[in-house]
Amino acid sequence: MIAPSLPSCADRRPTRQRTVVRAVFEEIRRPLSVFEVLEFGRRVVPRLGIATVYRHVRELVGEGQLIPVWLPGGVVRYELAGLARHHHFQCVQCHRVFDLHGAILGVEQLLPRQFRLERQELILHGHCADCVPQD
Amino acid sequence: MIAPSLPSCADRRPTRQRTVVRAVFEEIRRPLSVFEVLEFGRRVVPRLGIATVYRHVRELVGEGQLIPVWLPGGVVRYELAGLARHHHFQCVQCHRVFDLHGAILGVEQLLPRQFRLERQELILHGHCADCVPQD
DNA sequence: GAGTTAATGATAACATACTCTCGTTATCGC
DNA sequence: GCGATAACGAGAGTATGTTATCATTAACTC
Repeated sequence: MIAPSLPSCADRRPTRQRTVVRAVFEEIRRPLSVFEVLEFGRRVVPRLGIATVYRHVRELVGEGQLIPVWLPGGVVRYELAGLARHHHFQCVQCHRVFDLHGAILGVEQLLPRQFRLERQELILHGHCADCVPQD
Repeated sequence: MIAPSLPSCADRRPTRQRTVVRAVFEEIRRPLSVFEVLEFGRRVVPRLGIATVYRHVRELVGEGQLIPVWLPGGVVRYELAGLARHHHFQCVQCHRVFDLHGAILGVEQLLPRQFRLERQELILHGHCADCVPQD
């Protein structure tokens, strides 16, 4: 028996739902929770179900197209894989999470003797441009 | 009716359990989950119950003696209030969390225009001294 | 187009962390 | 000590986020 020629994307049918879930991340370009994906996705597919969003997000993570982003005290969010190394900002008012680009200094000096650094994660909190109080 | 004179510590009886929960934080000196507190506490009070730990941790947080520490992807931990500003290191192997002392530079530069920074949080991941692979 | 079958989505089930209940135990004031 | 009552702790209950079920819908093959 010869293997079937090029199983296209693991034999998945390219449904509107699957396309929309991926498109939401492409368009919004910040880490999104499953409920945020549902909310944006329903603007295109109004009857989109939460189970379908969970299903596709799980698959996209499994395929390495999405990366989970855990922020303190909140639900898991997801963002497109392959972005340059970056940090995150969470608004204390609207709770949206934004990407921050750039590097910080002095991290190595914090490390106790014998400890080995493998990953660093900086999370800033405050008011985003939409929520910052006006004077 | 005259108010009772000086309700000592909100009329709470100083039981062994309450004493032990606080003492664990004093002794271990790193952020602890409720289960870690239970584990250490049972070395002193073997029949210590999880409900009692939750109860006292909740009260100590309410009194401002403990501060919750949320690290990505994990359970809530708690640490003594009043420590100098610091960051955290989590071991990818034993999952223990340690305090890091010192400051980092360049955080302000990451912030997009109009965003207002109110709190920063740096979490380092890697192997702690006990878990780092030997050559 | 018609039949086949994967995908959907409403809802039930599950997992986990946490809180409540209530009979028992320990501490208090006297 | 002794009675009153706060605290304990085993286990039930709750809340929330995620997965499984299954009848229905939609995409594919021919």
